[in-house]
Amino acid sequence: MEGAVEPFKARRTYLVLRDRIANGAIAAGSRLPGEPDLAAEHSVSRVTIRRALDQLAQEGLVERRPGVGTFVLGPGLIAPTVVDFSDVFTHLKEMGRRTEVRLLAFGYVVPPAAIAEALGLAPGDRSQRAVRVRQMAGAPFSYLTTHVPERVGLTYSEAEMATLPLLSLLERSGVKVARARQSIGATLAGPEAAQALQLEIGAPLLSLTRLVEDEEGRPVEHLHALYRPDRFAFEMQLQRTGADGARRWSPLPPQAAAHTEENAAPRKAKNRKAST
Amino acid sequence: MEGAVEPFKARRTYLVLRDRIANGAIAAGSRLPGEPDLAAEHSVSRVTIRRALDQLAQEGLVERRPGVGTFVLGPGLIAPTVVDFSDVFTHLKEMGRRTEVRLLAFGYVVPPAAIAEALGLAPGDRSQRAVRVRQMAGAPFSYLTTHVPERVGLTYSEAEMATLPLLSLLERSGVKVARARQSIGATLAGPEAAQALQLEIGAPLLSLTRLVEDEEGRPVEHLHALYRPDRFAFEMQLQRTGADGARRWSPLPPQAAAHTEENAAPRKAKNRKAST
DNA sequence: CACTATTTGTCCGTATGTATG
DNA sequence: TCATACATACGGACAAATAGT
Repeated sequence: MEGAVEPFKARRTYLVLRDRIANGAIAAGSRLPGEPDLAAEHSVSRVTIRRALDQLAQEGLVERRPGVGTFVLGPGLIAPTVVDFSDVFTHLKEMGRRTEVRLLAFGYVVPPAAIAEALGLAPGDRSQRAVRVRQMAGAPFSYLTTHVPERVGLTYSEAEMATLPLLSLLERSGVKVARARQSIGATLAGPEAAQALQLEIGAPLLSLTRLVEDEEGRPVEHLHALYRPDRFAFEMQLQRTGADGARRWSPLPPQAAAHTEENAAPRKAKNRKAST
Repeated sequence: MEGAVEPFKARRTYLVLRDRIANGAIAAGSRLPGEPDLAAEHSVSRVTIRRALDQLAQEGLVERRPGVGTFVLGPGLIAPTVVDFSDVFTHLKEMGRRTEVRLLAFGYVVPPAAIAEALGLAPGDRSQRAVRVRQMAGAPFSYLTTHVPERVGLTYSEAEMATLPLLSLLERSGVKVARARQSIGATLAGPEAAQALQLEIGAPLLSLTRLVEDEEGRPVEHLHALYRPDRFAFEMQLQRTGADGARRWSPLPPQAAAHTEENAAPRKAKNRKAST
């Protein structure tokens, strides 16, 4: 009548430690407390702590030296690709050049109600649906689902979809892209996204929903994107403009997309601007 | 020698259904297939399907009517508080007025290495650390951890911290807030954040890290924020500016923070601008 | 007003994974 | 490593609620 088992403790402990390492709360290079201490701190048995540490070691976040201790190797792989909100189009073109795309699905379907409404389609109208995965050096980081009204989608081919950024295709087709409205949130990975992004189900993901309109306010593209937060993040720089009365901040063109494969620590603005 | 038990099936199934509802793939108001059908579809026993549906029902996403079926109530509650990136300061003041704050922790500490470096502190220097929870109508939606260099932090009191936005306090203390650099990502809830935000451990969270600097480029505030994605999202409106050569997009002042408690469907730009 | 088919709700026994000491 | 306690998942059986005939 004693052992009240509470499952998921190994996973829970793993998540906490992983987060502390990612945040830098546990400095890179430092030695973790001993297993008994960690066990006490997290109210967990030593076996459970070991499972958590094993998982961290397997992912290369810590190194276990028998008889010595467990050492943090660093937030290491956390090298988010930067996104520049003040120059989205240029950014997208760069992305197109520096990353590879895999086209997972392509076809014309009757979209779910919410998307149909967003695109301004009548019930039963079809849209072109494409599912793509973007990867960089073979490592996938985004899972993209796009819906385009059928009349617009028919102006380019499936093969082009697999290589060129969608915005470029739309422009080439004569669509005057004018506005976009987007919302950023977070979710857990479902089975499809998890497989495509090489993650476990239940892993955290950044989610982006964007609705693009042309000059006349007609929706031309609905995008639902899921990003691996360890490989992609949204970064932006804000600057106070105007006098005290206005108190406005406006985004500043930050440095271009940088793929620092080593450190996410705020680097002192290199201001490497590539566009006009 | 038969039942190869695969754990976490209930959670997996729950995630799939939850995602389909959120995406609108299962229309709001519609009736789900019967439990045996769902069980077959997901290769899961009926008991497991029930657990998944129970969880959905508990979160108010579906309604279970005995003898009739299970009905989707809709993506319903996904009513994110809007954030306006082009006028952050005004937005923050509004937040201060419309939301309540709980101060969970307050004190002077030696910050973790990463934060110390970001703030430009020498090793051993202390900072003022505050942990706050923002809630709206009693429902918590953000978990904020701020670090301020000691010299700056001493210019206001703990009581003021519990009521006023930090940026206001800094300004009042004579700090010329000029720039900020922020990064948006996603994580899973650890024990502290989970408790504060009334979530289960492992729930998905939006994360924001912001470093605020004054006119001379000295860091004055380091913010680490965690948001419940079902109650808070970042929204922004982008507009194409300039001719084809430049191809620049710039954020547009969108409508002020709206707490639409019903629908997240893109409403046709009301353009209710409050500031200059 | 029964009668029936369908659906959710409850319970059991068993096999296996998870956490503990 | 091992024995023990608990949790998860399974298949099956039966009860209760509902809607239609």
